[in-house]
Amino acid sequence: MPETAARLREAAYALFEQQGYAATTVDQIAARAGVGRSTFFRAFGSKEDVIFPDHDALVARVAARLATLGSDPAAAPIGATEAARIVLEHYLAEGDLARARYRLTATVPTLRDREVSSTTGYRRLFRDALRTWTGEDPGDDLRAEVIAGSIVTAHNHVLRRWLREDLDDAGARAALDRALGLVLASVSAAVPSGAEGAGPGSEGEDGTTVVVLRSGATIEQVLPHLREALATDRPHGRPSPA
Amino acid sequence: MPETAARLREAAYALFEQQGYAATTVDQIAARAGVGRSTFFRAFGSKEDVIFPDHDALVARVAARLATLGSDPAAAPIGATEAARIVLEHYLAEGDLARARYRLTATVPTLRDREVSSTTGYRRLFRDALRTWTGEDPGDDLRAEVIAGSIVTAHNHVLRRWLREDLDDAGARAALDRALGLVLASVSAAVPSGAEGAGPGSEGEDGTTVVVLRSGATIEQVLPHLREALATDRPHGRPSPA
DNA sequence: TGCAGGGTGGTACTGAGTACCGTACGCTCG
DNA sequence: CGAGCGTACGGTACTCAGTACCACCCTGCA
Repeated sequence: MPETAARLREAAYALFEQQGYAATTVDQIAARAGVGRSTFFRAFGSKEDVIFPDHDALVARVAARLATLGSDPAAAPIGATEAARIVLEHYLAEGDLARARYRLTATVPTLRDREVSSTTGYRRLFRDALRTWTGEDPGDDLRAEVIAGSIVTAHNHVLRRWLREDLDDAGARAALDRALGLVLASVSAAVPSGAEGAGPGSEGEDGTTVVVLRSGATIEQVLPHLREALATDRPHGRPSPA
Repeated sequence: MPETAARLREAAYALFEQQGYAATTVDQIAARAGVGRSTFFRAFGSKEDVIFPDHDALVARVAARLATLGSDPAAAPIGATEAARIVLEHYLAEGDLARARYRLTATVPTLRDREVSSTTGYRRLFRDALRTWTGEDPGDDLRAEVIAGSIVTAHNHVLRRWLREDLDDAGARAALDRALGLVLASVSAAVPSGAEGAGPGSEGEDGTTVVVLRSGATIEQVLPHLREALATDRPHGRPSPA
């Protein structure tokens, strides 16, 4: 946020692209930014942090969104989708900066590890938020973990395509909706199926969840498709055990 | 493999448990093992590597198993399950050593990151192997990626419970079979359904996607919620509360 | 004028990781 | 048996990230 941190970040990216990450020393970054070495480490805790600056703030925003899920089962998929979109929109807003970072993380193993490990934070976030949805106990919440992982995977899949410029902004938004729809639909087949025996705390008679991923259509446009979907009993129903 | 590497590993674990990871220097490890500092770095490339030694060999074994999948769709789930079991059995064979490592990785962030990033390797392995199963193109293989991630998640879920001694060896094997069955069953629902076009749910020309997650309710029960959802203009545009 | 606090630069230190060199041990070949 | 030879080891010296500490401004305020 301070102007000196911005200069440092700019200098760092320039040098990284020019000489590579490993070949660039903190001294060089500081010198190019016209500040002392101490100032660099005060602004960013480490050489890596200059590449992943506002990550914590983003995590906090996602957590805040997920915290509003409450215990309404129907709200979970919608909330999860919106939470994932927060992350996507963040990268879209970054634009070229995000793509420059991607070029680095795709090359340098250290940075790739750092980025990968950050996704674990999101996985945990979604898992804990979905726990109330799946109604599992902490410590044995496999389904919540799988769903959370799938959401993160779907998001990252779309994000990666955008970073590689396979997708433009609008295409990425559409792809995210579509990907999350696919994931949440396939995964929902497992949630109601009472593999556990008696379901933990009955979920109520109406377990149906309908997710509208992108509104803009009128209800008349949607209704026929919806009616068709509801008509078939268990459209994605339990297939034969593989 | 060499006897000196074993002494180094032993010394390292002893010191880590006693003083903590960060407080232990490579010099101390080498001294305790009765060798020079150079020898340590020759045996293990870094201080972290002494904790994750035969990781590469394990990855190779999993890759070898997955390579035999061929193009038979029925063989994929079986092969994937067996591949996952290879990893579990490896940890089971390690016994206390694996649990000691877990105690470290659970505590030290650096090591946790390292372990997490290693799971990405497995994700890629399974994804590539499953690509032939799902019949997707590289670069847009979302389903293969999701399934691969779910397999890894399921495995790690069971493994973690074993590491925490929630499960004994037999219990872990049974739990892995059960967890993978759950994951593969739910995921297989998505693979055959809707090859590429509409996917589950329905999609209008305007990009609106409606996903019916759990059917069983009548359309009358769903309609009010749906109408409400469609009424709000662009529900994901900007989540209201920060 | 005095003073309190935050941002800054400088110095010194620890420790991981690398490069290099000399050497001792074990081997084979003459 | 000794001469060569490759390999593993120990030691030294260096770079660089990261930490701790201190001295210095500059600004605002009493």
